[in-house]
Amino acid sequence: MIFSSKAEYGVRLMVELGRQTPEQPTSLKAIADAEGLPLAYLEQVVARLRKADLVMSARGAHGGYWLARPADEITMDEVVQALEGSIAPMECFVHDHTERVLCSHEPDAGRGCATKLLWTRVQGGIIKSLQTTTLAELVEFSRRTDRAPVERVPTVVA
Amino acid sequence: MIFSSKAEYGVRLMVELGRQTPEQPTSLKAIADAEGLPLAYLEQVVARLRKADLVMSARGAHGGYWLARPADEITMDEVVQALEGSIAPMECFVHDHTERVLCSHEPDAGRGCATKLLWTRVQGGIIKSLQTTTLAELVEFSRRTDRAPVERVPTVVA
DNA sequence: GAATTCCCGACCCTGCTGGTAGGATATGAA
DNA sequence: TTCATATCCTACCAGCAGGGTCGGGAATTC
Repeated sequence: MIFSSKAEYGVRLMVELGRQTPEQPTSLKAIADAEGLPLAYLEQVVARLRKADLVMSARGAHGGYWLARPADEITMDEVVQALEGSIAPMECFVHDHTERVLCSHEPDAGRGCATKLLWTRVQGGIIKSLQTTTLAELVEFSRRTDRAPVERVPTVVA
Repeated sequence: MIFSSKAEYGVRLMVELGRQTPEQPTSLKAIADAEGLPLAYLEQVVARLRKADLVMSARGAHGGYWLARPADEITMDEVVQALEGSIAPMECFVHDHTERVLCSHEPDAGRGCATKLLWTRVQGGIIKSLQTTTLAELVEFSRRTDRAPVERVPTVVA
């Protein structure tokens, strides 16, 4: 049970954008360099954020991305939702029809199996923790830990 | 972001065991038939539960499995933990050394990156929701919905 | 028109998930 | 003592999604 790297990279991208002044756009390349992430892959990630209207973009020279809204009006459940496609602890939560994991022994109706009760609670726990965290909090946190004396070494781990 | 099928199958297995009287063991085959799951695969699943001392077993004819403790003393975080290995929303949470997803630009110390703050909260949300659910609850839920024809659709929405 | 940058689709590879196969060991019943 | 029932254990495998690359097209600015 693990979020994909799209979530990690996407959140970092959003934090990075949150640190910039919204007036001038930030290029993906700058972010890729700062975070040590592959540019081509970031393009795919940011596309999801754009489609979800979380960021806006401008093409051409001096183009780039910026937040579509102030960071304190962006809750992280929107972000993660956009990046992951859905926030579901189990396969049968994302699409009721394309159930591949057997959803208990009642396949006919939408009657809840015992496990569904559990996964629903888990889903609730995840969503709540995401909803109560704003991008602005993460940006603020990022700013605080940034000026600590350890030097920035963008290490690329295999 | 999804739990593996081991979690689903394992939880169902536990619920099934919880419905039995603990006196006589239940064979895997009976559970596999009742739930429509592959026996050989269930063996792998139940092995994890056994190693975590959540179930006990007896070999030979009329052997099988039973809960190591009363269902109301088993919280679901133990179960899921045993099945999934760890309850972590991000790769770098499970093993600090085997980071494959870049854990931000501070690899040296355990300083929290901005994303780590987020994933820590999410992890907390997941664990809390699992801790506050006991196996007995699921068993009870299972018993209730079992004898109801097709009436109740328990929508416990997030 | 050249540099920059977003945009888009196709492709590729590796590892893991989900599952199978086959046997060894223990136990009770006939 | 032999058979049927089970748990136990290890190895193996196929599909596929995750993570990433590549190449090119379309805006925009200088």
